[in-house]
Amino acid sequence: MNILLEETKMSRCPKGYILAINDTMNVMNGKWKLPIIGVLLYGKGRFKDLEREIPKITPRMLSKELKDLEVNGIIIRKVQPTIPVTVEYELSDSGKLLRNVLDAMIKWGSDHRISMMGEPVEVLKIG
Amino acid sequence: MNILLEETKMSRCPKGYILAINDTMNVMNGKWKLPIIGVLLYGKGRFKDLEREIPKITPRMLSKELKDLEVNGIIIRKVQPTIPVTVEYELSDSGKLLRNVLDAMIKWGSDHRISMMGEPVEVLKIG
DNA sequence: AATAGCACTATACTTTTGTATAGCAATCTA
DNA sequence: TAGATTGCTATACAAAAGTATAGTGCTATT
Repeated sequence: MNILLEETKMSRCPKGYILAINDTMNVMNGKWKLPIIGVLLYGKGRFKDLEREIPKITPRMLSKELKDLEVNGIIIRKVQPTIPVTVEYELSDSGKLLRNVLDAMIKWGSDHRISMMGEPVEVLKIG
Repeated sequence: MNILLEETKMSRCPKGYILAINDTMNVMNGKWKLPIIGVLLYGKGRFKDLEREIPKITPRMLSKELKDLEVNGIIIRKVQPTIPVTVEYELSDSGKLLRNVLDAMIKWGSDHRISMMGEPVEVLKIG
């Protein structure tokens, strides 16, 4: 699902912006990427940890999405030379900065909810 | 493609946050929503305008996505009593505020691109 | 009268994305 | 020695998302 923003004739909009938005969207899209990033925002975790913390994800999807996130520089895969080997996944610096995007989404989503329902959503803070 | 963040056991993360992120993601997801919002950020437009400004979109998809965006309070559909009737689409106040989310994405996407430079570029599948 | 623009809708189809289920090789625990 | 745990991969399938192509009812222009 690649976004074709770059093909719209928004000549007034810098191309780099469209590129950047597409990059960001692609990093977060799919059903499982945000749950994975969300868990890793609270600290590194192993394959089975993630499998346990993300209900209903299958190993196939977890494996696939982790690979994707790694290739895109969002997470780092560290094989520990324990016996047996253990594999730790953690967010890269870029990955951690995704929190800024999530914060903007939290803000917009909450405001939008208020503007649609007149009902304020609980306002608490992440760690 | 509903995001199952709410089902992860991130007890430390306020439920309202997850709700808000899901709302935001759902508003932007799909191949054509951002192109449509992007065009409308530059001013209101009619059906055929959008069709022309967003290359390759089919009337079916445009119609479907416009309905979706309207239902979700992102755009407003105004039927003008001209002869024949003309239909204008424009962003709601909430819709306009999506720019804040896009700005965060532009920032992150640009920074990420910079931080990835020098790495083997099988990186992002776009661009 | 023919043609064209507008704002869509209908039907059938293909592609992409996600699920279900099973299994592997290595190691540790009882 | 049997069973469990870890970190995955393989195959087949279903569901969701998007595409292709055509057509509708209206009006305005030539």
